[in-house]
Amino acid sequence: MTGVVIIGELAARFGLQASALRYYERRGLLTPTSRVGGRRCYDERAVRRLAFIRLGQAAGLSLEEIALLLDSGDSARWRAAVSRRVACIAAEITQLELARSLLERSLLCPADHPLEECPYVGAEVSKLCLASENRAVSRKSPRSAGGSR
Amino acid sequence: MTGVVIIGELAARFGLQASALRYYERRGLLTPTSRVGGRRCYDERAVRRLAFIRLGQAAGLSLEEIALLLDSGDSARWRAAVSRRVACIAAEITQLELARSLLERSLLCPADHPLEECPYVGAEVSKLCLASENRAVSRKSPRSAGGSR
DNA sequence: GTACTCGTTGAACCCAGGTTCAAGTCAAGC
DNA sequence: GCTTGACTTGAACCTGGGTTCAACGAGTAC
Repeated sequence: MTGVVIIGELAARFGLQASALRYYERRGLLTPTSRVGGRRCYDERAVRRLAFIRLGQAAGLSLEEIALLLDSGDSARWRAAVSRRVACIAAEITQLELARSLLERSLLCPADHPLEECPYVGAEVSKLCLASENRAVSRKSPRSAGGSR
Repeated sequence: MTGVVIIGELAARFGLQASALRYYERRGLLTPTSRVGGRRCYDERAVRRLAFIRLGQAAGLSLEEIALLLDSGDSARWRAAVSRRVACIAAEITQLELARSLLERSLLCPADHPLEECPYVGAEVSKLCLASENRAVSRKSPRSAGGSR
């Protein structure tokens, strides 16, 4: 059996520094099971808890949200947090795919200077500028969004 | 014609605070075209530059990398940065999809406590724990990774 | 018994991308 | 001439997720 483990070893197992585990403890996520001569000892349950924390981090949850999943008896609360994150992930993926296509096109363009010479990037920049002008116009006269020119 | 624009207006157009533009200036990304009575004025070229900065940020580039794209005559250098980012985006998307499936499954599970009661989450946690034990073992005896038990 | 490694603590520091603050300046409207 | 609102500056502060530091303690190897 694996038994009980000390801070440096547990940290190393998960590719962390011991200081990170102390930080989790400060944040209330991972309390040592016991102390031996003042040193933190962690049992198997604590190891699983840490694995769960790492899983949550990999899923993009904040330590605060992970704490909610770990300790809140309030299922509705963590479910809300997780649902938010799922929605957020969908948006992030869309955004990343857009970003990737922009970056790949700028790589394909033989120009030295993407802003001034790449037509695709230039077009996207122009789009953004136009949108910004509309914001400027509607800021000055909230009704009747007729453009200048 | 849109003409020249002052800091607060330019910031508002792009949904930023004026302080953000001053920050970009400190970082060498966006210098005002001129000053009138000490105040920063930006012309159309500067506006396009800002639009490009926002585009770069949306693509997940750091301000430092964006500066490279804006001003480096060294095409190889910015291409390297952009390629790194493209590779990174692919990895991020994969990771996000994994995360999404984990989170969705934990939502489907009727349990109050994901770590202890959701079988799918429990299985992932066990996987991670096993992997961590192997790291622990190979740390103690670099050769011959025979597990305990 | 002492050298060495790993642990302990609280406090301070790191990064990016800004924001906030205090004190002062400038132009317009009344 | 005075108020008002948007601007100017440098310096300090913020968030999240930790790391680093100094000074000290505990257990083991020789």
